[in-house]
Amino acid sequence: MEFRQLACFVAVAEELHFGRAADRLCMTQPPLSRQIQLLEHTLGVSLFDRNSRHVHLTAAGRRFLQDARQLLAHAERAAQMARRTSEGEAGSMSLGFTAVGAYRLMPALLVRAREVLPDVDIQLREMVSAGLGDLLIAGELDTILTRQLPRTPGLQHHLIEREPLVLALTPNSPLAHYDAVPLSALHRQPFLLYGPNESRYFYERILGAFGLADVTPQIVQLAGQTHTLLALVRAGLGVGIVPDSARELRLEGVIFRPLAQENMHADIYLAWRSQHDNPALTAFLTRVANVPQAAA
Amino acid sequence: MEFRQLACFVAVAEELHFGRAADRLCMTQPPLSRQIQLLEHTLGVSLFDRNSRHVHLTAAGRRFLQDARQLLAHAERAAQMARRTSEGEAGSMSLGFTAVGAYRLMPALLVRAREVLPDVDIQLREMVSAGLGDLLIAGELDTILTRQLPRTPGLQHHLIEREPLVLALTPNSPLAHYDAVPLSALHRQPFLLYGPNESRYFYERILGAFGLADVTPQIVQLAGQTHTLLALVRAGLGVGIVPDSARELRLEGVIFRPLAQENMHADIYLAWRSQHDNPALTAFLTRVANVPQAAA
DNA sequence: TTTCCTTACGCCTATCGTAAGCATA
DNA sequence: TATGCTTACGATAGGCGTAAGGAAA
Repeated sequence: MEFRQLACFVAVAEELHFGRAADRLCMTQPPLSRQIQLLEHTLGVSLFDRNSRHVHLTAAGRRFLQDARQLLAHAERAAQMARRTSEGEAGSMSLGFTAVGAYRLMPALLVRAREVLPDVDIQLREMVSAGLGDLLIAGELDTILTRQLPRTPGLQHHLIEREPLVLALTPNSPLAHYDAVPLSALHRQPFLLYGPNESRYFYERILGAFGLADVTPQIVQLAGQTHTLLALVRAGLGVGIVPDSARELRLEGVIFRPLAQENMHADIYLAWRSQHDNPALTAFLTRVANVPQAAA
Repeated sequence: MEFRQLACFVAVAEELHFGRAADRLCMTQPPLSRQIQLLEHTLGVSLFDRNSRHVHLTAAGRRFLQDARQLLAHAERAAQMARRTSEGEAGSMSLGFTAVGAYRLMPALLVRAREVLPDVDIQLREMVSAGLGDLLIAGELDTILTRQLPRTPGLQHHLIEREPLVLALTPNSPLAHYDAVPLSALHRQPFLLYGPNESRYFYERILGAFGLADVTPQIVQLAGQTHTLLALVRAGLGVGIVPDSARELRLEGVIFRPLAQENMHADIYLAWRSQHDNPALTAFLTRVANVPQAAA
């Protein structure tokens, strides 16, 4: 069975006239008759009752007409879908992110992807920072949103958001009177810090800033994740430095103040394998994440 | 795009090795490579990333593999369905019947058809006797269950059921004492008869029998359909002669007695056009209705 | 006699297989 | 150096078009 024969069959079935069908197919009647005969032979079935005066479909022909049309349409769709997939217009990709990235950045990317690449299916996967890098390197994720870039060759990254670090505190804290809090105001104050295992980036970033400023807060507790840390702030154990997106948690009893210090910010990167082979990812990088030169 | 190319593509995609795929397809590597290239060219897309060492699918190739498999499977199913349709194993047919035929015969036929021809869809249509014949002749019904054969050339029929005629009466009727009621017992008795328009067959059949037996009942009312007639019997207006299948109506307050008369029966025929072109009908006639020689 | 599907026949394109080319580990 | 995909080339098979055949109104 050949697609050509299906097209011939559909034309004859619609015209119910070999001559007109041949015209439509831009060929002469004899080879058209022959194609129909060949198709009937391979099927082992008569598709038309015909003589030199009348042509009409048999029951098998009526049934096969439906399938022939579907097959031709499906073939056309399949070809188009292959083309669109190769251009990244359709397909699927996976995006890993951490809890923090989830609040503002990931939803924004997703909304934009839906708009720009509606036929690209994005599988989301949330997990802790360390796991993200491993899955990316192993090829189980196409791209990740992370603060902590894996130190592995073969990865590319793009700074996608730089958000300020802010001080989280309770409304009745004396520090609440500052418009912008200087780090020095935290010297020997009860302070809540991210843990070095679960959130190494913030741990190092914040301790580094204190070191440069020669300020030593009184670290009363380590917390793995932002929502844990804010809960402890609200409980009155101390203040903490968190990324601005922590506001999205909308935790009552916790307020935020900018830091007076310059360069107090947290970065979020989009990272992917240089040698990925997913056109949907390329399209996502260039057209959704606005990465320049996101070639594989 | 050709089915051959789809088969080649699926083989290579499954083996990820041109040599083994060629073996599976019973051909040599070079023409297989060429077919894949042709397919890629018509699609305008690379389906494999390959060099002399490794072969693996591109994103477009993975996507197209699904479609290729579906297309091949659909083509196979379509061919098989065409064959089965031509043999009457699959397809559809329409069956017309009257209210009377509905109680016992039609359900029995339908149950048997489900068993013997599960993939034949039977469209049921219930209407009055006269309309059935017209629709059959017009080709809008494939076959009908009828007592009254249309007197039209080009139809074939088969006696499918011969049911006895029985007397319908109330339990307190004096005639209830008979095991089998002789027609003579109905002489000058109040009698309910089918109407000549709606039920000509019974009208003529019953009056004919009375004529032969030289019995003249007192006809108190004409009734078009069996359930109407039985309702009048229950109301005490008289007795009536109905086909045995009227028992299926299970009307309380009405009982039935056989008639002593020989040859008191009503026939039901299956009728169809001699020159129909529906293999499903042929299969139904021969394998469900047990019609001998039911050729078109 | 006309219409129109089918058969017959020659030409041409396309596929296959064999043989050689060439890149990679 | 061996494996394995690709290119080159000649033989064959299949499709198309022209021309003739044949059945139905």
